[in-house]
Amino acid sequence: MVTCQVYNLREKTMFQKEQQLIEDKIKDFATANDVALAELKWQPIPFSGEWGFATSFFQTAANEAKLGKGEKAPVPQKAQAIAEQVRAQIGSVEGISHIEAVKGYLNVYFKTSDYARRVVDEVLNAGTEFGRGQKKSETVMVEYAQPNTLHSFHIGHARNTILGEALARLVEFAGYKTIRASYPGDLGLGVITVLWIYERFYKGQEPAGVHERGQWLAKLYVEATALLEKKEVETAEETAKREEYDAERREVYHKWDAGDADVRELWRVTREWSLEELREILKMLDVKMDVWFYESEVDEPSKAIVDELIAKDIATDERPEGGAVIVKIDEKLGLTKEKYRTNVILRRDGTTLYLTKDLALAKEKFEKYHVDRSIYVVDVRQSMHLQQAFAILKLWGFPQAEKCYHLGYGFVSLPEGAMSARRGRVVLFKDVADEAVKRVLSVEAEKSADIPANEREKIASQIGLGALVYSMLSVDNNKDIVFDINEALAFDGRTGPYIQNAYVRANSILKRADTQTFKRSNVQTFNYELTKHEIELIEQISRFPQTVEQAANEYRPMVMAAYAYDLANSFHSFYHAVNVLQTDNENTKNARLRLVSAAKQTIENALRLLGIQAPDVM
RNA sequence: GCUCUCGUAGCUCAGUGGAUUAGAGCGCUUGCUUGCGGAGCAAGAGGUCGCAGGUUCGAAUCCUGCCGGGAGCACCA
Repeated sequence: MVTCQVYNLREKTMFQKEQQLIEDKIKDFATANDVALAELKWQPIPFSGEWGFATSFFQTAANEAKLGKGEKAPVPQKAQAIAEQVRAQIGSVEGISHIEAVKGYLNVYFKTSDYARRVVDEVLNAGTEFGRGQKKSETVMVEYAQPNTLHSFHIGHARNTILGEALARLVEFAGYKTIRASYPGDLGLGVITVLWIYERFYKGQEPAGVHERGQWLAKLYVEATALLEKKEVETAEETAKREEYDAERREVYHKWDAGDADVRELWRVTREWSLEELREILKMLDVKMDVWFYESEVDEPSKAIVDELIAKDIATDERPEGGAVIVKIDEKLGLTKEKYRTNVILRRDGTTLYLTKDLALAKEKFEKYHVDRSIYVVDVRQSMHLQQAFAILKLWGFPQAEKCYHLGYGFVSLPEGAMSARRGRVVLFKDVADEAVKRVLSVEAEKSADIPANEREKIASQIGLGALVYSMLSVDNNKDIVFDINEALAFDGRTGPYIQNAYVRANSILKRADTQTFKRSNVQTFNYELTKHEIELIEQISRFPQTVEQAANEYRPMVMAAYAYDLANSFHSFYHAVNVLQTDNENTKNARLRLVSAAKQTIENALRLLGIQAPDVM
């Protein structure tokens, strides 16, 4: 496998020996001079225009000061003095170009040409695998895309799905076995409400297109809510009508519950209409689910769990007193301060709740899919609910409960307030995606006359969705988003298209170059004075593997989104300052072409992890 | 009442103990076309990092309190 050849550029291999050697020399120095040396932490050198590793002596100087040793001087000065002494002690080291003591830091510099060549070679050898983490033993499940059926997919669902998919890609690329799971809500009063109005007023009137039909169902829901909701002022006649409708709806619910064949069939068919639309949208976002869980499929199993929890004295059955089945979570955990509180796991009428079903779902994840770590990408407002679920799983005895993690993200609202499916106050993802394509096409009409008409639509979709996806991923998880279509579909500055454009430019250079020459060129490259733009670009490229690791470990796609921009930014600057194809020296030109190729590859890998396509032209 | 979360430039956001002047985008100002794609590049203006204490050699970053915004807290999902 390719993965085992990939290593972290920063931390390991090539310069590990040198680092160890210098570390030993520092320790020898400390012992010989009786210096209270603090732990050595190495980091890359910032602002230098060269590469290497550095460590500071602030903590050591502080230790010395506390012991009252040496001259009385501010810590930074003492640190600088120690750094200078250490530097004098070390002398020269094989493979290291020079060592400096600056502002309390010891800076150890690599030979520029060696380092540059190594980074570029590594990227070109690994290709699409560049940055992949070492294979891990844990299996991770990421659960996202949990819209309710018979509603339509809006931009809030889009944030959830985009975030979940990026996270899944990151975790997978970091080396974990990753399972993607969707959990549509296909049960409950909302679903029944649509069944009722469909049968009552609209049977057989559904439009043909997949999206049209999905959106039509959402409109029925709005209309039904208006018919069924008590108004502030209503006549006796209106009240009677409303109560009649509500009785009919209850009847539909009863029939569904009792397993009435007609109602079940209607439920099955309409549910499928919604799922068809969902699958279309996931396809647009290039999401391939591994597992589909449905609320309706965990409903029955969850009832058995209630009995088990009562038997184990985790749950309290208050039904004999006319109550529900509850779990006094804090009490059972022995907590004195209220934290998880008490919640209901079975209604007094014996029907299950959201929490009950999540318990059954978790059991399924653990036992059937052998999940070690379970990530729930769910709106932050459900934080309490999920903490309760995890706490009950722990009481129940699942060790995996410790590795359940709620990735709560801020909700998406509109300038006029929260979205509401009931009132139809939503911005549909499909509408935004269509608008995105429209806007890109109009830009292309003036800027990209050379692109054939039959390719434009596809590229427009890649760029339009790239803009939307990037706008969702470039803010951190916990931030709320007030959706503004002009911001979401901006093409200038810190946006998806900006990054895609860097990729297109790199591609354009490579297309024009005689690609055979640079691929055949020998490894004696970068033996010339690199410009600061080349140095900065190589620096950014080299950071990709550690960025993958950080973004995956912290469950933060934003980290990768920020990186992708910084990388593209470095490339744009390089592109402007260095004309690759007009480079006179053949060797330098080949080196630069290899660098362009490495940059293109790294941008491609970064965009891929974000779920954004990289078009060859735009 | 309890819990969570946020408060950094006009706006939207990064940075969450250690290095040059706290960064970026948008907006504003100014440059860049006989040069690999201008969806770009270069530069300028713009900041008491909510307030007050504390810990530390060192705090936007950690702790405490306060102020201000948002969210959640028993039979919805």
